[in-house]
Amino acid sequence: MRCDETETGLTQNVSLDPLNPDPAARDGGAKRSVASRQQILDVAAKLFRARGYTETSLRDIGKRAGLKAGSLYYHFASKEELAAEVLRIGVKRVHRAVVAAVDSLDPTADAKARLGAAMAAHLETLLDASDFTSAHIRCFPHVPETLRAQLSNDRREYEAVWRSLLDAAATSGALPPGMDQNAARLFILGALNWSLEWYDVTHGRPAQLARSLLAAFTR
Amino acid sequence: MRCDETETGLTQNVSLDPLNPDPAARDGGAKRSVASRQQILDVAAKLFRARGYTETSLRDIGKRAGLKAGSLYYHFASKEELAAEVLRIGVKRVHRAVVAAVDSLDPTADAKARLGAAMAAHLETLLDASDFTSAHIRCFPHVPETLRAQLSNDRREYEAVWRSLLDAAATSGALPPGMDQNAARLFILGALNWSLEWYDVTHGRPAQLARSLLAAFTR
DNA sequence: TATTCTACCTAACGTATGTTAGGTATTAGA
DNA sequence: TCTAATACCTAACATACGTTAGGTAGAATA
Repeated sequence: MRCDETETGLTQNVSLDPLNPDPAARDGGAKRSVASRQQILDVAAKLFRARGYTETSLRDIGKRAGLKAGSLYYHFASKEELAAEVLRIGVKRVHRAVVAAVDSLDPTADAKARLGAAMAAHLETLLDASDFTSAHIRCFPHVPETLRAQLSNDRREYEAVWRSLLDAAATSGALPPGMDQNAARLFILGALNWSLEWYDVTHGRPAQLARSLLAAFTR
Repeated sequence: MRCDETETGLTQNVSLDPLNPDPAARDGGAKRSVASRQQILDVAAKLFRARGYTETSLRDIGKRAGLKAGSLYYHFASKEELAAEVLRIGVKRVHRAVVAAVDSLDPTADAKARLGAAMAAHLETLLDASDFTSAHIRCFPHVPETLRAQLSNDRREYEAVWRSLLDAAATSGALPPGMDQNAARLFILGALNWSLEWYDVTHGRPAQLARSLLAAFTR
């Protein structure tokens, strides 16, 4: 199982145009502004996760990042492009976490174990590890359509991981009777993603919840 | 299983104050404005469902309802109160649909059958029957906190239905091994509610999808 | 017929938003 | 040391929003 792409895209995406005004894309990211840019991304992810896309203003983000709203335009061309970066990082991160979790299993692990590892990694990333991933899950439906279109490739690639996992589970007869892999995938990811609406520490650790969900969708 | 309350609250909520300027609450709703008010609610539910709360302006709602934005204030005190009515209707409607579906079963029906009927009714209401319910599900996390507090009672009452269904399922040993009823309830409703993000007619009818989910969560 | 009420409309207010133009202190390089 | 680029800031612009004050045609009432 593979997930080669880097999160920021800097290494494979060095500017082909020497006049490109994007400071972070010019010299591999050695400039001071990279820290500021990262701070902006972190703050934006946190606020997008907590409040939503439309409910978060650039002034909010700027204030928490120690900048004025207008200064954000030194690092990003628009609110939409800032959100694009946040949401893109979010899907890359959960993608890589899930692939890593599955790949770290014993090579003899069966389809059920692999599915369980994927569930746990997705939930862990969503709830604990990454504001970027939770921001993606929460904000995607509310973001401008042009941005959604931009993200569709990354989302499809992540979706392919789940298609493969559920294909294997179906082939090995591990899914509940009468449940096709499409429905299983949509319901599993729905059950996991919706946890953003209710999860708190009283519900136990994500890994434990994932085990419980695995019990439902495999036999 | 009971669900006594009416959707609009008009019958139990006749104005106690004769000076109350709300035209619909004065004489049981026989005025012409009731149709207009209902039209506003219908349009608002549709737009809240399709775009979200913050992304829907009063001018949008007014335009589609054949009114100017300011005229909405003849019927509702604020955008928040309009949303309150829409979301309140939404939860009442799915509550009643689920209770009706469960009650319409043969009295000898077991816990699994009752749970399946509830799933089907919830999904059918969410996806097909009511823009109010889907508006509630989509908008609740983005609505002002005061409004969320207002709705918490209705939501708890609906939640109680599911608690009862899952308590019966757990008692009869129908849940997957190692899955407590709390997790089951949260995951089931999550899987169902998230379908708003992906459902279209190519996925078959809601009742069929509900059967498939029931297969996962019961044995 | 005169009056009052209903169900709107017009027009504006204040605020918040994303965004931009132009300026500036600090740093890096020649 | 002079120059130029960096990483911001200030101030404003245009637009959109929820909301309100005041007006008005038509229906209902007396």
